[in-house]
Formats: sequence, C-alpha cells, structure tokens
Amino acid sequence: MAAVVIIEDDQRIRELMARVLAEKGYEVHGAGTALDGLQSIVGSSPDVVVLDMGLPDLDGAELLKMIRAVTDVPVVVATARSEDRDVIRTLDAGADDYLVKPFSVEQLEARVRAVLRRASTDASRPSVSVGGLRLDPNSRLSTLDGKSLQLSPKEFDLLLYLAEHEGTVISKRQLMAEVWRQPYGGSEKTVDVHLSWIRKKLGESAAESRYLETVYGVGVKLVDPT
Amino acid sequence: MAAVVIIEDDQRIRELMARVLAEKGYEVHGAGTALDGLQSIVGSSPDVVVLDMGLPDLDGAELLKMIRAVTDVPVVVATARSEDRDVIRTLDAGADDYLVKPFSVEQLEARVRAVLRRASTDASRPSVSVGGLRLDPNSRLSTLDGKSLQLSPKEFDLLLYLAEHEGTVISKRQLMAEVWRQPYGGSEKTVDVHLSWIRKKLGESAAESRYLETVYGVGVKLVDPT
DNA sequence: TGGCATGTTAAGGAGTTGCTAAGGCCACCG
DNA sequence: CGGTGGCCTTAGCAACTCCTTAACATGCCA
Repeated sequence: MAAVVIIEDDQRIRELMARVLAEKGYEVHGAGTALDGLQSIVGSSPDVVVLDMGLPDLDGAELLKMIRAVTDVPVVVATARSEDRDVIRTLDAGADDYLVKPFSVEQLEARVRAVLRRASTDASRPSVSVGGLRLDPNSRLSTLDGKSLQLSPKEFDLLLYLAEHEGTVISKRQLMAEVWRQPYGGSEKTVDVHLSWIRKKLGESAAESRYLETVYGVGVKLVDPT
Repeated sequence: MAAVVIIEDDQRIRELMARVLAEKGYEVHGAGTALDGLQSIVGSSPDVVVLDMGLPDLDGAELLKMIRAVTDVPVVVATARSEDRDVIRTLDAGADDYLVKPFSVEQLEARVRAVLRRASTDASRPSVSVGGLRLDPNSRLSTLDGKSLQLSPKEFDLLLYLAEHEGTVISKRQLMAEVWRQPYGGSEKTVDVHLSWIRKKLGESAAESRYLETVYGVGVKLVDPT
C-alpha cells in the first residue's frame, strides 16, 4: 500500500489525519516540523506528501522548494488562506494539489487518492533510443554509444521531443510551442542555438550531420544514422 | 496570440484558470453562465473553449451541442465525475478532450495546448506514391525508383500536391492558391519554372514526359507512366 | 503564320541557417 | 552580501539555399 508523509505542526490535527489515512490502508509517517518532514521524506521515500503551509519553523513555500529539489514525490498542500494569489503561488512552487482549511477527512482522502492516481497514470514515460542515442525522461539521463551525455535541461527536452518523433520533420514554431511552451512570441533563433550546442555534444555539425538533419525551410528531424 | 473562452460558474476557479492561461500568453475571456459563454464564443471566435459541465443554468451536454451547432472550435470539458460512462457521453457530444476535477493548472494548460496543436497541425499525413515516385510528407523524403530525390521545399510541396491528385489536371491558378498559398497576385510563370526543375530532377522534359503531363490551356497533371 | 501559352536557363536578391560571442538571470557558495 | 558559474536568450555575421523575375526559346492552336 502507498506510503504518506504528513507534515503538520498541530499535533491534534496531524494525528487525526494520520488515523484516518491509516484506516484506509496507507502507511503513515507524521512530522511536526519542516526538518522532521524532510528527514521523513528522504528516509521513507513516500508516494505522496501532505504539507501544511503554516509551519512555525520554515515558510511552507520554502520547504516545498526543498522537497522539489530532492524528489518528484506528489505534494498535496493544506493552506488556511484561500486567496487566489496564494493558491497560484503554491501551485507554481510545485504543489500537485491543494486543500483549504478547514477540510473534511473525506476531502483529504480524495485529494491523496487523486494525486496518487495521477502519479501512477502519467508518470514514468518510457525511455527512447535512436541509433546509439538513448534518453530516459524519468531519470533525465542520456547516453550516446554507452557514454554519458551532459545535456542542459532545455537541450534534453529538445532532443527528447525530437527523439519521440524520430524521422519526422518538426518546425521551429512547433518546437517553440511544445518544448518551450511558448506558442507565440518566442524567437525561433533560440532553437538554432540549442541545436548547435546539441550537435557539438553529439560530435557532429550541420555540415557533417549524423543524427540531426535540418530540412531547409521546414524544420529539423532526428534520424537513425545506422 | 491564441484566444481562450472559459465557461465556469465558480468565480474563484474561473479567475484562477484565467490568470494561469493569461500568464502563458493566451487571450482569455471568462463566462459564468451558459448564455454568456455562447455570446463570448460567437463574439470573439476563440481558438479553444474550456467548458465546465456543472453549470447552474443549462446542462453541459446541451451547451456543448449548441456550441457544436455554431462552430468547430475545439472544446476541453472539465467534469467533476470520472465515471467512464460520463466521459464517453461527453466525448460523444463533441468534446475534444476532458479534465477530471480536481485538476492541476499544469494539466489544464497541457490539454489546452494539446487541442490547439491537434487543431493547427494535421498530424502524420500518409505518404503517397505514383509509379516509381514516392513522397513522405512527415520525413519529407522523396525517392524515384528507390533512389533519393533532392527536392527544394517548394518543389516537394508542389510535387506532393500533384501526387495527392494523381491523374487530375490542376490549373496553375489553383497551384498558386494551394501550394503557394497566394490566391492573388502571384505570377503563374513561377509555377512553370518549378515544374521545369522538377522535370529535370525526374529525368524528363516537357517534350519527353513521363510523370508530368501538361494539358495545353488548362494545367498539369501527374500520371503513372507504367 | 501570328499570337499566345509554355519551357528553359540565368542571375540577383530575399530569406534561412550555423555558429560565436556577449549579456542577463538565478542558484549556489563562501 | 558579493562573487561565481551554469544556463538561456539575444544579437550579429557569414555562408548558403531557394524563390522570383527577366529574358529568350519553343510549342500549340486558330
């Protein structure tokens, strides 16, 4: 069964939540401070975290950032304030869902179940390989002929998108929309620069291409050179 | 700049979605009732609609039907129920995608982007072959009797259009409109030049034609010489 | 044969691409 | 709090491809 870490400073509330979730079959760890919470997360690597934003020892958003720096675990945030601004800030900081206090135990359980379902369905994309090139979206590791490739985040995303569409010509406009997530306004020259850097790391150039082929006036495609 | 109309009766959620999408560069119109929503759609002709099924003044499926009666705009439906039956009924009613509440802002944005992409780029067109000639629009590779053909962008588009209308005589005016996307003003001599280049690459000439046949005073057609 | 449509070739310019360099932003570290 | 380094973006230039226009040749039909 799934493991949950609850970070909540009010002991009464924390134990109430813990009991409810435990009854539903979850394996529950409780933590009363940010530090304890982090230790619990690192130590037990739970499937979902319930985080109260109103901790006494550390701002909730800070802790959320720290959690995100360590792991991708889904986080449900409980907040006392319901203002839009806070909600937006919370979700931007990397929360997967939120609860506004006071909430019912049914709500709590529903949210936990929801993020677990989401995590199980759309997590763990399969890794993709083209020729001697291999990209794993989950670990974000890439190798070329068995040797590790050092790609920046954008380079990885760009190459992954091209690899997932192997052999298909993709326009720079589409790359700006899909990889940069800016359907409009983004300069397409940026794509050229990143492609050039990727070429260098793949040990090729536009003049002497193996994997990356540009199709003049249309876009680029990733091909298997073998 | 893509325009989005959000139809959602809960003002808090509506404004949250509106702000998130506005930050991503979308032009957002909000509507709290079915009637307002319809007016917004007719008035601003958006590129995508986000529709909450739980409206107070009209059943969501009814509204969706009305929208479909007026326009082809892609619609992403947000529904509180996740039962398969509802989802199927929703998609049958003409929805392009759906979200199950509660959903994260990332999910919202991803679905909106996905339907926009689907609407704009016709994904993966089938390749076409005429005699020994073969054209693949996705990889933009072309071969003649198994040997690779080096075609410029316009040459490829032109030949592809003719191949997709194999045996049909196409006027130069129509080619200017369909391939060049210039219904007016474009000189039709340009077509002649491109056809001549294609003939050369196909190893033929106007006097000795195999694939490209001109019909005097009408236009050209691509035929299977076998 | 005359007039018009089409075929072909050449050349210039417009547009696209490759790559380097420089600036700014942000996180991290002392 | 200033410095450092990684990363992304923008700017700019050189090299290149391609499209268009122009000019001339050829072909078709009345």
